[in-house]
Amino acid sequence: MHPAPVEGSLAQPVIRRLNTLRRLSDEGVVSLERAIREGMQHIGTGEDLISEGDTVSSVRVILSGWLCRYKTLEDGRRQIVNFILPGETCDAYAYLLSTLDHSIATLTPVVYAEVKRAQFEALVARDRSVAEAFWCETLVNSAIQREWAINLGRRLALERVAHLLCELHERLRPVGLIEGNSCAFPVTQMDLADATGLSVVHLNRTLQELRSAGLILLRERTLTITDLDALKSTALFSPNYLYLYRA
Amino acid sequence: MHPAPVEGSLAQPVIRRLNTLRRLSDEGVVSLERAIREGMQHIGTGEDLISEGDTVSSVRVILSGWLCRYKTLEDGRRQIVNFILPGETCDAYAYLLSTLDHSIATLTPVVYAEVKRAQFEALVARDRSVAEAFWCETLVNSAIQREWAINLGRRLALERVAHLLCELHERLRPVGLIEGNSCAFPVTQMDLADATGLSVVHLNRTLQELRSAGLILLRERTLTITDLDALKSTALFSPNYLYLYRA
DNA sequence: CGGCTGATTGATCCCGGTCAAATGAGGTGG
DNA sequence: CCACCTCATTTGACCGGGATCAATCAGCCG
Repeated sequence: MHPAPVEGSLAQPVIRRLNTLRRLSDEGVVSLERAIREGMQHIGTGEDLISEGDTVSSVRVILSGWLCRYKTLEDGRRQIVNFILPGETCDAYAYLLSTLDHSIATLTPVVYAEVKRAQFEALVARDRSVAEAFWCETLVNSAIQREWAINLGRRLALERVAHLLCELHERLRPVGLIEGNSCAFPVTQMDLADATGLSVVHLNRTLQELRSAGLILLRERTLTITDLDALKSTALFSPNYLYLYRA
Repeated sequence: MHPAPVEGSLAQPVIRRLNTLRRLSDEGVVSLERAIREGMQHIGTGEDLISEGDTVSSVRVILSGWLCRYKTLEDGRRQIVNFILPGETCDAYAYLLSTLDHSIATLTPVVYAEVKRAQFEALVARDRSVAEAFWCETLVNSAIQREWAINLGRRLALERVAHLLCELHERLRPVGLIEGNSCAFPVTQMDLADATGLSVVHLNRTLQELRSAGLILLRERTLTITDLDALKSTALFSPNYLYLYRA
């Protein structure tokens, strides 16, 4: 499931992700790889990497594993507001606001690199392409967040779930986590329900509808999209907000 | 309604807004004021300031008037994903992604300052406090976007509308647009419906419920919050995500 | 084998959508 | 000044998507 890659390749998803957003300079790649190598950390499933209100004093980039950003209401209702996938950055520049307004939890065991604020600032001061790549990461995150607002506000359950699956598929592809049209999908139906604003029961029925329409296969933590075009069109999916196809 | 302030004070909302997020240096304020004075523009009601897909080559800060960010689905469903209020910045650093993934429309006549990319980059290169203030603006925008996801995904209609009103109230206060507990509120019920993911009909009924519960008055484009505490508690509102109360 | 978590199914209910029409408030031109 | 148009708000009647409640079932682990 999660074979341990050789040390040198661990930074790959991050480099690929940032390179998709902004072409990195060679020196930038080198210093990034060093920072990642020096900051490696592990954390298990179902733990908070950061909790709402915590002070942010470092930047974390995800090398492997899945996480989610979420907030809970006083009465327990939970909304997942985004997923965080390998190669993505949790909180670039978030220290500028001192504290975090939401929590980040792991959905799987996670390997990440923690870069202390001072070290991160030195990194981005030294290489403009790295600084801009991280800013693009932040800006794209905003764009994704906006798209989620549409998803939650204006799409029906079927469209909503289809849209989420399309988005995750697209986000996993540039970091090489799609094989054929399948990918590891370590998300419970409860998580999917909290991400789409649906109840678990209705989410389950919606998945069955997607399955019986021949659009997806989903079992044993593996998602296969059997008809991507059809899935995209039932989702009213348009990938431009992910900014994955730049010159 | 919109008295023309003397020239010198027009930049005030922007300065106050940015100062709330990050203490600006005196020199920063001066150069910011000059850039604003030189880039003044006007635009009427109901127009797109920028449309989805447009190339972004400047930064716009809003001096007066209201706007909204929105996206539409192919079949016409529209979701407003955020409002933009006086003092706020439309698209700081957005040129890093080249194009915009959503549209921004005016809800009133708007006075804004357009700062060309090169000029903006010079501005933020010269003064770190200005650069960071604009980054904070961007990060807070993300935080607001996340809170909207919760609003749309997990709050009931009554809570949802109450929450939006609380948020707008809090955002208008630091720029001095709340008098007593009232403010200009130039938003149609259709706009509110599109912002809360409700139908116009149900939004109307929800407003009536808030009115008859004695929480708000809303007529002739003026909103008065008659019981702010009650409104906040029916909304399950907690303002930390707005980052308005920093040391 | 019992206990736990996650997936699934069935039955029922209700929040909020849809449809349709009426009312009201400007705005405009004759 | 009034007829007329348009756009926003409001109301009523009905419907349906998705929530809720309650079991059942399937793995997995100790």
